[in-house]
Amino acid sequence: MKKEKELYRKFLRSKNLKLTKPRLIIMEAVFENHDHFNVDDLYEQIKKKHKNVSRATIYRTVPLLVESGLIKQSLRCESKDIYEHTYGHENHLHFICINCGKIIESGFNEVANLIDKLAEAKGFKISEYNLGARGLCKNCKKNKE
Amino acid sequence: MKKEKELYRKFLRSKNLKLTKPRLIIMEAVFENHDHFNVDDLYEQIKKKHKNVSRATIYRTVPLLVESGLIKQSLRCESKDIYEHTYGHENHLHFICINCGKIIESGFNEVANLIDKLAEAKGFKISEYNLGARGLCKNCKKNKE
DNA sequence: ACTTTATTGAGAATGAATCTCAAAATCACC
DNA sequence: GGTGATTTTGAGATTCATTCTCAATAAAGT
Ligand SMILES: [Mn+2]
Ligand SMILES: [Mn+2]
Ligand SMILES: [Zn+2]
Ligand SMILES: [Zn+2]
Repeated sequence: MKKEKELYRKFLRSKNLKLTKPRLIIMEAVFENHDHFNVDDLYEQIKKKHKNVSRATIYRTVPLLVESGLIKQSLRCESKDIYEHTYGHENHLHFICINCGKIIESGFNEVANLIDKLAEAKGFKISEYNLGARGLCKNCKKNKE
Repeated sequence: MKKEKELYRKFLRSKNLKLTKPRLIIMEAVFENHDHFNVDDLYEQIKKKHKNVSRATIYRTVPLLVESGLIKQSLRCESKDIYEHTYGHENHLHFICINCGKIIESGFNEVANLIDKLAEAKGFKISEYNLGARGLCKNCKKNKE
Protein backbone atom coordinates (compact mmCIF):
# COMPACT_ATOMS: atom_id res chain seq x y z
CA MET A 1 0.00 0.00 0.00
CA LYS A 2 1.12 3.52 -0.64
CA LYS A 3 3.00 4.96 2.27
CA GLU A 4 0.79 8.05 2.54
CA LYS A 5 -2.32 5.91 2.72
CA GLU A 6 -0.80 3.97 5.58
CA LEU A 7 0.06 7.15 7.44
CA TYR A 8 -3.41 8.52 6.87
CA ARG A 9 -4.99 5.34 8.15
CA LYS A 10 -2.89 5.47 11.28
CA PHE A 11 -3.69 9.12 11.82
CA LEU A 12 -7.43 8.50 11.56
CA ARG A 13 -7.16 5.54 13.90
CA SER A 14 -5.29 7.56 16.46
CA LYS A 15 -8.06 10.15 16.44
CA ASN A 16 -10.85 7.56 16.53
CA LEU A 17 -12.03 8.66 13.12
CA LYS A 18 -13.39 6.29 10.53
CA LEU A 19 -11.68 5.54 7.26
CA THR A 20 -14.60 6.27 4.97
CA LYS A 21 -14.81 6.13 1.20
CA PRO A 22 -14.99 9.91 0.74
CA ARG A 23 -12.04 10.43 3.05
CA LEU A 24 -10.00 7.96 1.04
CA ILE A 25 -11.04 9.38 -2.32
CA ILE A 26 -10.10 12.87 -1.24
CA MET A 27 -6.74 11.83 0.08
CA GLU A 28 -5.92 9.94 -3.09
CA ALA A 29 -6.95 12.85 -5.26
CA VAL A 30 -4.59 15.10 -3.34
CA PHE A 31 -1.68 12.83 -4.19
CA GLU A 32 -2.64 12.36 -7.84
CA ASN A 33 -0.75 15.44 -8.85
CA HIS A 34 1.91 17.68 -7.39
CA ASP A 35 0.33 21.07 -7.84
CA HIS A 36 -0.89 23.58 -5.35
CA PHE A 37 -4.66 23.29 -5.11
CA ASN A 38 -7.70 24.86 -3.55
CA VAL A 39 -10.89 23.14 -2.44
CA ASP A 40 -12.66 23.91 -5.66
CA ASP A 41 -9.86 22.47 -7.80
CA LEU A 42 -10.01 19.34 -5.71
CA TYR A 43 -13.78 19.14 -6.02
CA GLU A 44 -13.65 19.39 -9.82
CA GLN A 45 -10.88 16.84 -10.03
CA ILE A 46 -12.73 14.35 -7.87
CA LYS A 47 -16.05 14.87 -9.64
CA LYS A 48 -14.64 13.43 -12.85
CA LYS A 49 -14.35 9.97 -11.33
CA HIS A 50 -16.67 10.05 -8.33
CA LYS A 51 -20.05 11.69 -8.55
CA ASN A 52 -20.97 11.66 -4.88
CA VAL A 53 -18.34 13.51 -2.94
CA SER A 54 -19.65 16.82 -1.72
CA ARG A 55 -17.84 20.08 -1.31
CA ALA A 56 -18.80 20.02 2.36
CA THR A 57 -16.93 16.80 2.88
CA ILE A 58 -13.87 18.14 1.14
CA TYR A 59 -14.00 21.22 3.34
CA ARG A 60 -14.24 18.89 6.32
CA THR A 61 -11.46 16.57 5.19
CA VAL A 62 -8.81 19.06 4.17
CA PRO A 63 -8.17 20.16 7.77
CA LEU A 64 -7.74 16.52 8.71
CA LEU A 65 -5.12 16.12 6.02
CA VAL A 66 -3.39 19.20 7.35
CA GLU A 67 -3.49 17.89 10.91
CA SER A 68 -2.11 14.56 9.75
CA GLY A 69 0.86 16.35 8.25
CA LEU A 70 0.25 15.03 4.73
CA ILE A 71 -0.55 18.44 3.35
CA LYS A 72 -0.09 22.00 4.51
CA GLN A 73 -1.88 25.23 3.95
CA SER A 74 0.18 27.34 1.66
CA LEU A 75 -0.38 30.70 0.03
CA ARG A 76 -3.70 32.39 -0.48
CA CYS A 77 -4.68 33.07 -4.06
CA GLU A 78 -7.70 34.87 -5.50
CA SER A 79 -9.25 34.93 -2.00
CA LYS A 80 -9.10 31.16 -1.72
CA ASP A 81 -7.01 29.13 0.67
CA ILE A 82 -4.57 26.99 -1.19
CA TYR A 83 -2.79 23.83 -0.11
CA GLU A 84 0.00 21.54 -1.25
CA HIS A 85 1.14 18.17 -0.06
CA THR A 86 4.18 18.06 2.12
CA TYR A 87 4.55 14.31 2.18
CA GLY A 88 7.01 13.38 -0.55
CA HIS A 89 7.72 17.01 -1.31
CA GLU A 90 10.64 18.73 0.37
CA ASN A 91 10.15 21.91 2.29
CA HIS A 92 10.60 24.93 0.07
CA LEU A 93 9.77 28.57 -0.26
CA HIS A 94 7.54 30.33 -2.77
CA PHE A 95 8.11 33.18 -5.15
CA ILE A 96 4.76 34.33 -6.51
CA CYS A 97 4.53 36.45 -9.64
CA ILE A 98 2.14 39.34 -9.10
CA ASN A 99 1.71 39.68 -12.85
CA CYS A 100 0.94 36.16 -14.09
CA GLY A 101 0.30 34.24 -10.87
CA LYS A 102 3.08 31.74 -11.48
CA ILE A 103 4.52 30.06 -8.40
CA ILE A 104 8.23 29.37 -8.33
CA GLU A 105 9.61 27.09 -5.67
CA SER A 106 13.10 27.47 -4.32
CA GLY A 107 15.55 26.13 -1.71
CA PHE A 108 14.88 26.24 1.94
CA ASN A 109 17.44 24.82 4.34
CA GLU A 110 19.75 27.78 4.63
CA VAL A 111 16.83 30.11 5.23
CA ALA A 112 15.22 27.78 7.73
CA ASN A 113 18.45 27.49 9.68
CA LEU A 114 18.65 31.24 9.96
CA ILE A 115 15.02 31.54 11.04
CA ASP A 116 15.56 28.80 13.61
CA LYS A 117 18.25 30.91 15.24
CA LEU A 118 16.02 33.99 15.34
CA ALA A 119 13.16 31.96 16.80
CA GLU A 120 15.37 30.43 19.43
CA ALA A 121 16.49 33.87 20.52
CA LYS A 122 12.84 34.72 21.19
CA GLY A 123 12.07 31.43 22.92
CA PHE A 124 9.72 30.57 20.08
CA LYS A 125 9.11 26.96 19.03
CA ILE A 126 8.42 26.78 15.29
CA SER A 127 5.99 24.22 14.00
CA GLU A 128 5.52 25.56 10.50
CA TYR A 129 7.54 27.88 8.33
CA ASN A 130 5.94 30.37 6.04
CA LEU A 131 8.50 31.76 3.69
CA GLY A 132 8.27 33.53 0.39
CA ALA A 133 8.06 36.72 -1.56
CA ARG A 134 5.95 38.41 -4.20
CA GLY A 135 7.28 40.08 -7.27
CA LEU A 136 7.89 39.51 -10.97
CA CYS A 137 8.94 36.22 -12.53
CA LYS A 138 11.70 36.07 -15.12
CA ASN A 139 9.30 36.30 -18.07
CA CYS A 140 7.12 39.06 -16.72
CA LYS A 141 10.18 41.04 -15.73
CA LYS A 142 11.49 40.78 -19.28
CA ASN A 143 8.15 41.77 -20.81
CA LYS A 144 7.93 44.89 -18.69
CA GLU A 145 11.20 46.23 -20.08
CA MET B 1 3.29 68.43 8.65
CA LYS B 2 3.88 64.78 9.43
CA LYS B 3 6.07 63.14 6.88
CA GLU B 4 3.61 60.33 6.17
CA LYS B 5 0.85 62.82 5.47
CA GLU B 6 3.07 64.59 2.99
CA LEU B 7 3.88 61.29 1.24
CA TYR B 8 0.22 60.37 1.16
CA ARG B 9 -0.73 63.72 -0.32
CA LYS B 10 1.89 63.33 -3.02
CA PHE B 11 0.78 59.81 -3.77
CA LEU B 12 -2.85 60.84 -4.18
CA ARG B 13 -1.82 63.75 -6.37
CA SER B 14 0.24 61.51 -8.58
CA LYS B 15 -2.79 59.28 -9.13
CA ASN B 16 -5.19 62.20 -9.64
CA LEU B 17 -7.10 61.24 -6.53
CA LYS B 18 -8.63 63.75 -4.19
CA LEU B 19 -7.44 64.31 -0.64
CA THR B 20 -10.79 63.95 1.08
CA LYS B 21 -11.64 64.11 4.76
CA PRO B 22 -12.34 60.39 5.10
CA ARG B 23 -9.10 59.50 3.35
CA LEU B 24 -7.19 61.72 5.73
CA ILE B 25 -8.99 60.45 8.83
CA ILE B 26 -8.27 56.86 7.84
CA MET B 27 -4.62 57.49 7.17
CA GLU B 28 -4.17 59.28 10.48
CA ALA B 29 -5.91 56.50 12.36
CA VAL B 30 -3.52 53.99 10.86
CA PHE B 31 -0.58 55.90 12.26
CA GLU B 32 -2.12 56.49 15.67
CA ASN B 33 -0.81 53.20 16.96
CA HIS B 34 1.79 50.67 15.95
CA ASP B 35 -0.23 47.49 16.04
CA HIS B 36 -1.29 45.13 13.34
CA PHE B 37 -4.88 45.86 12.43
CA ASN B 38 -7.77 44.68 10.30
CA VAL B 39 -10.48 46.77 8.69
CA ASP B 40 -12.87 46.22 11.54
CA ASP B 41 -10.34 47.31 14.14
CA LEU B 42 -9.76 50.43 12.14
CA TYR B 43 -13.47 51.08 11.77
CA GLU B 44 -14.05 50.83 15.53
CA GLN B 45 -11.08 53.02 16.29
CA ILE B 46 -12.21 55.72 13.87
CA LYS B 47 -15.83 55.61 15.01
CA LYS B 48 -14.83 56.88 18.45
CA LYS B 49 -13.88 60.27 17.05
CA HIS B 50 -15.61 60.45 13.73
CA LYS B 51 -19.15 59.24 13.31
CA ASN B 52 -19.40 59.37 9.53
CA VAL B 53 -16.70 57.20 8.07
CA SER B 54 -18.13 54.07 6.55
CA ARG B 55 -16.69 50.61 6.40
CA ALA B 56 -16.96 50.78 2.61
CA THR B 57 -14.67 53.78 2.51
CA ILE B 58 -12.15 52.07 4.74
CA TYR B 59 -12.22 49.03 2.49
CA ARG B 60 -11.66 51.36 -0.44
CA THR B 61 -8.88 53.34 1.21
CA VAL B 62 -6.75 50.56 2.64
CA PRO B 63 -5.62 49.37 -0.81
CA LEU B 64 -4.60 52.94 -1.60
CA LEU B 65 -2.49 53.03 1.53
CA VAL B 66 -0.91 49.76 0.46
CA GLU B 67 -0.21 51.06 -3.01
CA SER B 68 1.32 54.22 -1.57
CA GLY B 69 3.73 52.08 0.40
CA LEU B 70 2.67 53.48 3.77
CA ILE B 71 1.22 50.17 4.93
CA LYS B 72 1.45 46.59 3.80
CA GLN B 73 -0.76 43.58 3.97
CA SER B 74 0.59 41.27 6.59
CA LEU B 75 -0.63 38.00 8.03
CA ARG B 76 -4.16 36.74 7.91
CA CYS B 77 -5.87 36.21 11.24
CA GLU B 78 -9.30 34.78 12.05
CA SER B 79 -10.15 34.87 8.32
CA LYS B 80 -9.52 38.57 8.12
CA ASP B 81 -6.80 40.33 6.18
CA ILE B 82 -4.52 42.20 8.50
CA TYR B 83 -2.22 45.12 7.84
CA GLU B 84 0.56 47.06 9.49
CA HIS B 85 2.30 50.26 8.59
CA THR B 86 5.67 50.00 6.98
CA TYR B 87 6.48 53.67 7.07
CA GLY B 88 8.50 54.33 10.22
CA HIS B 89 8.62 50.63 11.02
CA GLU B 90 11.56 48.57 9.85
CA ASN B 91 11.06 45.46 7.82
CA HIS B 92 10.74 42.40 10.04
CA LEU B 93 9.43 38.89 10.16
CA HIS B 94 6.59 37.41 12.20
CA PHE B 95 6.40 34.54 14.60
CA ILE B 96 2.75 33.79 15.31
CA CYS B 97 1.71 31.75 18.33
CA ILE B 98 -0.86 29.14 17.31
CA ASN B 99 -2.00 28.88 20.92
CA CYS B 100 -2.57 32.48 22.05
CA GLY B 101 -2.37 34.43 18.79
CA LYS B 102 0.50 36.59 19.94
CA ILE B 103 2.65 38.07 17.18
CA ILE B 104 6.37 38.34 17.81
CA GLU B 105 8.48 40.41 15.46
CA SER B 106 12.08 39.61 14.77
CA GLY B 107 15.08 40.62 12.66
CA PHE B 108 15.07 40.59 8.93
CA ASN B 109 18.15 41.69 7.04
CA GLU B 110 20.13 38.47 7.14
CA VAL B 111 17.11 36.48 6.01
CA ALA B 112 16.25 38.95 3.28
CA ASN B 113 19.80 38.84 1.95
CA LEU B 114 19.61 35.10 1.68
CA ILE B 115 16.24 35.21 -0.05
CA ASP B 116 17.54 37.83 -2.44
CA LYS B 117 20.23 35.40 -3.59
CA LEU B 118 17.71 32.61 -4.11
CA ALA B 119 15.40 34.92 -6.04
CA GLU B 120 18.22 36.16 -8.21
CA ALA B 121 19.13 32.60 -9.11
CA LYS B 122 15.58 32.16 -10.46
CA GLY B 123 15.52 35.49 -12.26
CA PHE B 124 12.81 36.66 -9.89
CA LYS B 125 12.45 40.33 -8.95
CA ILE B 126 11.12 40.65 -5.39
CA SER B 127 8.79 43.48 -4.56
CA GLU B 128 7.54 42.26 -1.20
CA TYR B 129 8.84 39.75 1.30
CA ASN B 130 6.61 37.47 3.25
CA LEU B 131 8.55 35.84 6.01
CA GLY B 132 7.51 34.14 9.17
CA ALA B 133 6.59 31.00 11.02
CA ARG B 134 3.86 29.59 13.19
CA GLY B 135 4.41 27.81 16.46
CA LEU B 136 4.40 28.33 20.21
CA CYS B 137 5.52 31.47 21.97
CA LYS B 138 7.75 31.33 25.03
CA ASN B 139 4.86 31.40 27.48
CA CYS B 140 2.65 28.90 25.73
CA LYS B 141 5.59 26.58 25.26
CA LYS B 142 6.26 26.69 28.99
CA ASN B 143 2.62 26.10 29.89
CA LYS B 144 2.45 23.03 27.70
CA GLU B 145 5.23 21.33 29.63
C1' DA C 1 -26.43 -9.23 11.21
C1' DC C 2 -27.19 -5.76 14.86
C1' DT C 3 -26.35 -1.50 17.14
C1' DT C 4 -24.04 2.41 18.30
C1' DT C 5 -21.93 6.19 16.75
C1' DA C 6 -19.63 9.00 13.36
C1' DT C 7 -20.09 10.76 8.80
C1' DT C 8 -22.22 12.27 4.77
C1' DG C 9 -24.75 15.25 1.09
C1' DA C 10 -27.62 19.00 0.21
C1' DG C 11 -28.74 23.14 1.04
C1' DA C 12 -29.05 27.05 4.39
C1' DA C 13 -26.34 30.35 6.93
C1' DT C 14 -22.40 33.20 7.87
C1' DG C 15 -19.35 36.93 7.24
C1' DA C 16 -15.46 39.44 5.01
C1' DA C 17 -14.97 41.91 1.06
C1' DT C 18 -16.92 44.15 -3.05
C1' DC C 19 -20.32 46.55 -5.64
C1' DT C 20 -24.22 49.95 -6.69
C1' DC C 21 -26.10 54.34 -6.93
C1' DA C 22 -28.05 58.66 -5.50
C1' DA C 23 -26.34 62.38 -2.68
C1' DA C 24 -22.33 65.06 -1.19
C1' DA C 25 -17.68 66.78 -1.56
C1' DT C 26 -13.51 68.23 -4.02
C1' DC C 27 -10.97 71.35 -6.75
C1' DA C 28 -9.64 73.61 -11.23
C1' DC C 29 -11.30 77.48 -13.23
C1' DC C 30 -13.01 81.81 -13.19
C1' DG D 1 -15.66 82.74 -2.87
C1' DG D 2 -18.96 81.00 -6.37
C1' DT D 3 -19.62 77.42 -10.41
C1' DG D 4 -19.65 73.00 -12.44
C1' DA D 5 -17.38 68.81 -14.08
C1' DT D 6 -15.82 64.90 -11.88
C1' DT D 7 -14.80 62.00 -7.75
C1' DT D 8 -15.98 60.19 -3.73
C1' DT D 9 -18.94 58.90 -0.18
C1' DG D 10 -22.42 56.24 2.95
C1' DA D 11 -25.78 52.86 3.21
C1' DG D 12 -27.28 48.94 1.97
C1' DA D 13 -27.36 45.09 -1.36
C1' DT D 14 -24.51 41.49 -3.24
C1' DT D 15 -20.97 38.09 -3.81
C1' DC D 16 -18.64 34.08 -2.76
C1' DA D 17 -15.55 31.14 0.16
C1' DT D 18 -16.31 28.71 4.09
C1' DT D 19 -19.02 26.77 7.89
C1' DC D 20 -23.10 24.89 9.79
C1' DT D 21 -27.49 22.00 10.19
C1' DC D 22 -29.85 17.89 10.10
C1' DA D 23 -32.05 13.81 8.39
C1' DA D 24 -30.27 9.86 5.96
C1' DT D 25 -26.34 6.71 5.52
C1' DA D 26 -22.19 4.14 6.46
C1' DA D 27 -18.49 2.28 9.47
C1' DA D 28 -16.87 -1.13 12.62
C1' DG D 29 -16.94 -3.57 17.16
C1' DT D 30 -19.61 -7.28 18.98
MN1 LIG E 1 4.91 24.74 -3.13
MN1 LIG F 1 4.61 43.26 12.16
ZN1 LIG G 1 4.96 36.18 -14.12
ZN1 LIG H 1 1.34 31.96 22.85
